[in-house]
Amino acid sequence: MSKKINIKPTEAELEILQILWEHGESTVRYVNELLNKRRRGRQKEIGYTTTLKLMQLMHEKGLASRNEEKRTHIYTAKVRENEMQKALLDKFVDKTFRGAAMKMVMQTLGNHKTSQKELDEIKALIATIENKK
Amino acid sequence: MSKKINIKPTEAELEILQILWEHGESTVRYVNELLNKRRRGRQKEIGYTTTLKLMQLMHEKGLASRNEEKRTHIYTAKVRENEMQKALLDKFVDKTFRGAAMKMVMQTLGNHKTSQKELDEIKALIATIENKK
DNA sequence: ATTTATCTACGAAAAAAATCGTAGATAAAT
DNA sequence: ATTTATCTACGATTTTTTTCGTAGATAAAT
Repeated sequence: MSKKINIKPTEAELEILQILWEHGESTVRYVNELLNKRRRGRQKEIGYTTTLKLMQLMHEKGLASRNEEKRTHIYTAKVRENEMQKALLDKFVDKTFRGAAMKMVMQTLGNHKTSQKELDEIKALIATIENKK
Repeated sequence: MSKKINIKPTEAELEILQILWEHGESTVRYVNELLNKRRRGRQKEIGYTTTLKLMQLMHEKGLASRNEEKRTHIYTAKVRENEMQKALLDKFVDKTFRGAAMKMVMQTLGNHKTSQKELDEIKALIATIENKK
């Protein structure tokens, strides 16, 4: 069984985790650039040392590990994306939908444009669930 | 069309909104009691004036309205639950699933025990969506 | 060989959010 | 009529999160 996640990232940390998940091993500079590319225009630029500090904190908290062999450290996400998503999802359903997970599912299906392929996948999943009864 | 929500509640405010949505008009005292009942044991008690302050802020922000006729003010949620849920859901999908709404749906279906009735509802919804193509 | 750029570490400031204490007013209880 | 309880307003403190500046070390560029 995959281990439960007990450390919850802050918003800023989660944004960095996303980058680490998407791009794998990354330096602070690289992460900082992506962060700023992402919020281009919308918000003020994030300073380099700000990102550095955040990633150092993530390292301390166990959200990320880092390779310190070279002078420029290389960071990696230490928690798996799926597990973190699951953990955050549970909390979110609780906080926002008072636990009504299916209400949330329905909302999502209603609000987003869903391709036929995705719909098929969901139908397949439902079929699987129904068979297990 | 229902109006977009531009005010985002903090965590604490969202918890209060939930109570207002669930119980309708409420006094500060009542909300405070429910908050503490909810976190019974898990966390330290919330003082009355803390809840008061939060609700006053929510009033200022436009998240709640209040009736000041009597000495004991009566608060009401000023935003609709559905709209707030939709707004928060969008943000959450972005932040946590990098926009992959369907991945989230699948996760949810996989993780939660879903009754046959709920499954049927989802199937019906999917059918509706498919027909619109 | 110097200068310039780039790192990390770290403290500390700034901003955001949550908590509480106190004062003064009104209502309820005795 | 007094005392006791309860309410709001509001400033201030505490906690959490985010941001940044500076110092010292190493690497790169000139």
